[in-house]
Amino acid sequence: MINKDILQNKLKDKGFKITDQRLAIIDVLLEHKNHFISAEEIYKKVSVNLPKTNFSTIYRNLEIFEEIDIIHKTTLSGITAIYELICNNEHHHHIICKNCGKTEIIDFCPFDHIKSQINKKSFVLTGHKFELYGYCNRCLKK
Amino acid sequence: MINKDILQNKLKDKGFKITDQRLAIIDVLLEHKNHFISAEEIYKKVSVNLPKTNFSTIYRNLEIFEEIDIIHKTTLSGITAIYELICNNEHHHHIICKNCGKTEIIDFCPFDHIKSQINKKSFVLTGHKFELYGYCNRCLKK
DNA sequence: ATGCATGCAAAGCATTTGCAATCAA
DNA sequence: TTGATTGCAAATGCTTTGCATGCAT
Repeated sequence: MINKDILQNKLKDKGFKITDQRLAIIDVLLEHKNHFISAEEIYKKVSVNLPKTNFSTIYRNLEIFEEIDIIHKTTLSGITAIYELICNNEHHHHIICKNCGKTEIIDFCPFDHIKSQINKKSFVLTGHKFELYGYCNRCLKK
Repeated sequence: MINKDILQNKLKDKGFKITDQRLAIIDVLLEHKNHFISAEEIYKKVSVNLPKTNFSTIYRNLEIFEEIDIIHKTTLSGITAIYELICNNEHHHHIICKNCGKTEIIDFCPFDHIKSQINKKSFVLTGHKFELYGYCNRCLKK
């Protein structure tokens, strides 16, 4: 089960320093486990305890966190990039409401089904994205 | 088989006017069937024959084309949005090289496999994205 | 003590918007 | 003719960068 110590060690192991800002960002990510969160939301939450924190610090660290596989970044049309903690053994994909952004988790992974077919092709695979778009019940009622 | 007339009619049917710029964009999209292309690439290609064309015209029309299902827009981290013509009966997904952007088509669609499972959930599905990331042989050799 | 990390301010870049002129129907 | 479409220029908004200061190790 993922926790603060594991993530902190991941940083140390890769030679990054442990700073208040990084710990605060990790806290926010842990709070939002299994949910997408934008850089701005992280910025606001971190700012509650560390008011001087700058947006560039958030972005710089999110970039590092992505590099060392702490988080996964997703970009969608017309929406700010969103991030989520990578939880080992908790691999999953999403259904995303195009109107309100509500997400549900789907544990089916198409990658398992396709892996063998792809290996014939001249690509080394490092990642994949499977996202379903639509509207949730609440948005349909409006 | 998709062609210029079909797309032109699609515009007319939805009440949009046929302009030189729109036809030029359609030409470019047809030339790039089954390949992603960015707004800038479209802009440059359209500008060859219509030098006065403005970037905003490209963006405005790509937005319209997306609305009426002529193209599909894809957004990836750190890369400009990319577009491709929607070819009926030629539904497919991609493998994308994270280094050079080279794409290969995969005709496997995970959606077919998952559809029945999702309907239980409180979502109306309107679209999906399945993308594999990795490196192509040429980029690995470097 | 050393150099990585941060805050700050400014820049960058893709994309969007307001408005007047132009053009398709 | 008339409203949709375009070109132009300026604005927007997210994200990145340079640089001096501060802090973890």
